[in-house]
Amino acid sequence: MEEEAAMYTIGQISEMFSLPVSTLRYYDKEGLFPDMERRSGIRRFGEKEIEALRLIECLKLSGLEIREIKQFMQWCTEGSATYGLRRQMFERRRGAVEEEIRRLQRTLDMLNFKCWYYDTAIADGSEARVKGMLPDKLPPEIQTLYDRAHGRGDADAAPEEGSGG
Amino acid sequence: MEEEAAMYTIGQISEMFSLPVSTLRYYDKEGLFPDMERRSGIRRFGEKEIEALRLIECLKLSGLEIREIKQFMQWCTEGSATYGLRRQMFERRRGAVEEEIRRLQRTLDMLNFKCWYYDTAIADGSEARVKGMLPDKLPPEIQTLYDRAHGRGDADAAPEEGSGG
DNA sequence: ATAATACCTAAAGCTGACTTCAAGTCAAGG
DNA sequence: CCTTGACTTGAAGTCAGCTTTAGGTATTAT
Repeated sequence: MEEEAAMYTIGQISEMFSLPVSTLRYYDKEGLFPDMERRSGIRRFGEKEIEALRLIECLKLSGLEIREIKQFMQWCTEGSATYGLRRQMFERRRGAVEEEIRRLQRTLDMLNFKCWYYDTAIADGSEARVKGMLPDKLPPEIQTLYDRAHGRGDADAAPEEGSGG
Repeated sequence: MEEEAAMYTIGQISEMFSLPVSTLRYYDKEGLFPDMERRSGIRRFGEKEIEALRLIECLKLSGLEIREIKQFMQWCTEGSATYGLRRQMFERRRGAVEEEIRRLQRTLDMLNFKCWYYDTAIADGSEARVKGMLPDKLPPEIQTLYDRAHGRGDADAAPEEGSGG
């Protein structure tokens, strides 16, 4: 007997994913749902498209462009011959996301430093004192944030050109 | 005696930050370097502009738009009256970046799951077996990744609508 | 049958962040 | 003086990722 799979209209999916209907149609037009079912012209979203949308969200966050996501979806229709390509793609995305997280953690160091900076300036009523602590007379914990945010936090830093002038 | 501050041309700064000259001019036009010095029409970048560029990089990464960065740079020219606004801005950015890191970590869960999925599919020569393990018969470690990537990893998850259907 | 509502398409429009272009100015060397 | 190379400007062009518009079709309720 044939399983009757749950199918949804574009409006239902729009609600489900909090995405505008126009965006879903745009994704479809860009080939992100290869051979999606239709009934008298109307799109029918099934489990396959729902999982595709979860993946699209993830791949977009990972920094992939629509046209590359389309490429991936294409590979998915080509069976076992493209397993290697697909894995490679996910590995590269993983690398990119790990890199991005590191960048964001350095960004966070900068932001935490700036929060401390303005807390101090507000307490003093002026930036004068805290400015005077730059670049290397900050409280230890803050100095660490500052150094990391300014690219001096890594162990294997590149040798700098003569700092003595 | 007057300190002679080191000054740089747009070309030197372009090298220093690996940014196209056109981008630096664009930033200037957008007001990201308020009252930058000039000598017979030619921009002179100093310590102030260099620190601004480090901050621009950080704020852009944090998701801020050029016009909001301009706003911040404007506040910086307005003295102690805007300390509060500036701190608030950094606090909000910190929140946004923390949120983004959490999102990226879930993205990483998805990517790690997918890498495992295709490793397995490649080893088997087919997706059949691994597909059969979905959605809740995966190896424990992988199940955790899968659940987190599909929004079922958090402790205080929202109560779902009747899952027994 | 008709009205309301949700669906459809193709094409044009929008936004942000640059980038390129055309035309001109400035500083240093021969 | 004249060239060379780096600087200047304003305006137009580009790109990704949607969003909007205009005109039409399908489904459901009355």
